[in-house]
Amino acid sequence: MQKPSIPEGTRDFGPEQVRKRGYIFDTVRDVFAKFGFQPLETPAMENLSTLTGKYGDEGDKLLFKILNNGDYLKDANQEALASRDSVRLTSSIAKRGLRYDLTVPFARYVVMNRGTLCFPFKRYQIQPVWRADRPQRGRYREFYQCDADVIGSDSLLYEAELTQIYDEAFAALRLPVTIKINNRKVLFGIAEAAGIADRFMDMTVAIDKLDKVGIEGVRKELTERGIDMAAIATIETILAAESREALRPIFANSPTGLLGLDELDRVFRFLSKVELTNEVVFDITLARGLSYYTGCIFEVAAKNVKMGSIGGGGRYADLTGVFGVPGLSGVGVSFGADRIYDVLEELHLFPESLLESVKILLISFDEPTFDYAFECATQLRKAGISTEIYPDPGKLKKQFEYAAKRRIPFVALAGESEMAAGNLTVKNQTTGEQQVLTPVEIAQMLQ
RNA sequence: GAGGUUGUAGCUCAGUCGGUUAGAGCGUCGGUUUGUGGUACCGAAGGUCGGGGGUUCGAGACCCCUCAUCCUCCCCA
Repeated sequence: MQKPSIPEGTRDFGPEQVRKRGYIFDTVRDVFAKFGFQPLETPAMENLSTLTGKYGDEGDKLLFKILNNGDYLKDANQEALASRDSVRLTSSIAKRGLRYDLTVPFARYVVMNRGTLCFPFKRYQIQPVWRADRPQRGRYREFYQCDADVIGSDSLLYEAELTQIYDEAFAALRLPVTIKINNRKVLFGIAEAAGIADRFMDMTVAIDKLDKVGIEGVRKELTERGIDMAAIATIETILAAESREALRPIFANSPTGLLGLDELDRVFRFLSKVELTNEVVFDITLARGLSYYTGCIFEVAAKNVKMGSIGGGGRYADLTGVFGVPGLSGVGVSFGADRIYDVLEELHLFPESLLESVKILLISFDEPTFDYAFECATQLRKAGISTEIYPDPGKLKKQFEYAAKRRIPFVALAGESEMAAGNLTVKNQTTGEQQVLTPVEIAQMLQ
């Protein structure tokens, strides 16, 4: 006998967890649908060529590859095999891999179906993704993403809509959050103002860590990345800017930076017209790692909880370009369902009703009343009431304990007298109150 | 990929300086006499001490290897 186990970084979801996760997915899905996004599902596995090179060198390492079937060594790159070059060998023994995110498969889908799709195309997708990362708190090797993207329009209307989606979804989950917005063009403006436009990526990676390592840490990071003192001083001044207006003079010689500010102003103008439940702020330190973002970027942080971001997204000017279709601009957001779960759990924000599985348990005493209970259960179920019968008549203690453990709110006793009269004794497990009713009356009461 | 942590009953964990038959709480099962649960009392089952090797008269404890786990960094949701 072997001890069973599941792979590192994966999880089973028990009944209660599935219900709670479903609550998150349903809530998010409803909001997506309300804004006109359409559902899409893509395969768990993609051709490796679709995935590689889209997430940087680090990303390629984190891809799960699927070994070819059959005699895969026969077709292996013999040279790479002989020289033990794993990286080069991979492509010859694995032609498929597990999806790493939902955005790249979406781009692939759009390219393959560009002839039949109606643009702008708004889709949402709720599916698991896999990453061969080292698991740790809030990070798993299999986790779900809930993405909404619109492709084929560069209207800033969508940035505003996606912000509203975040706001509405978290409001529906009753989870207070801060929605942070920035623009990559503004970040580029900083680089230009500091005279280090060529070091844009290094700069953003460093700035992104501000809330985590503080201004000292950012200074250290920038220094380590070889950025000179004068540039660092300029960057620090800009990061301390009070408002977008204050940035305009600083960006006087950066058309890109000014354009970024214009875009943000437009988005906030849209948002000023709607009532928002959550705080939406411009955060110049927000950078986000993914290199393909080109315009507005978003990130959501839960208030009152120590947890990484629970959502993020942004605009990418040309996502389908790598698949041969340039010029399609897209913008999207993602909800980190697993982290949202942990936060809701920590703050006790899941509705009580999710714990309730079955409405009523039927209890009997002997074979004849067991049969009677079976008939009653059928009637209750016909009326749409979720009903269970305890499988062994007799011992009431056991049967009541079962109801308590399963958190079944009502118990109905099918005894000899009840059977004779065609009714049941119903007990409310919370109040202890009992009454004698017919199955039809019970169904009405529980409806 | 780098560094660290922890593996003892179904779960959470004790286990002294290496010393006899391996401990608790919770949970599970049975009972406290026959139509009423969450409480109380009584009792029972349940362990190859992650696995392998070594040191020793003797190893759950010490050493080596290995597997798993969780955490930190990198990166990310």
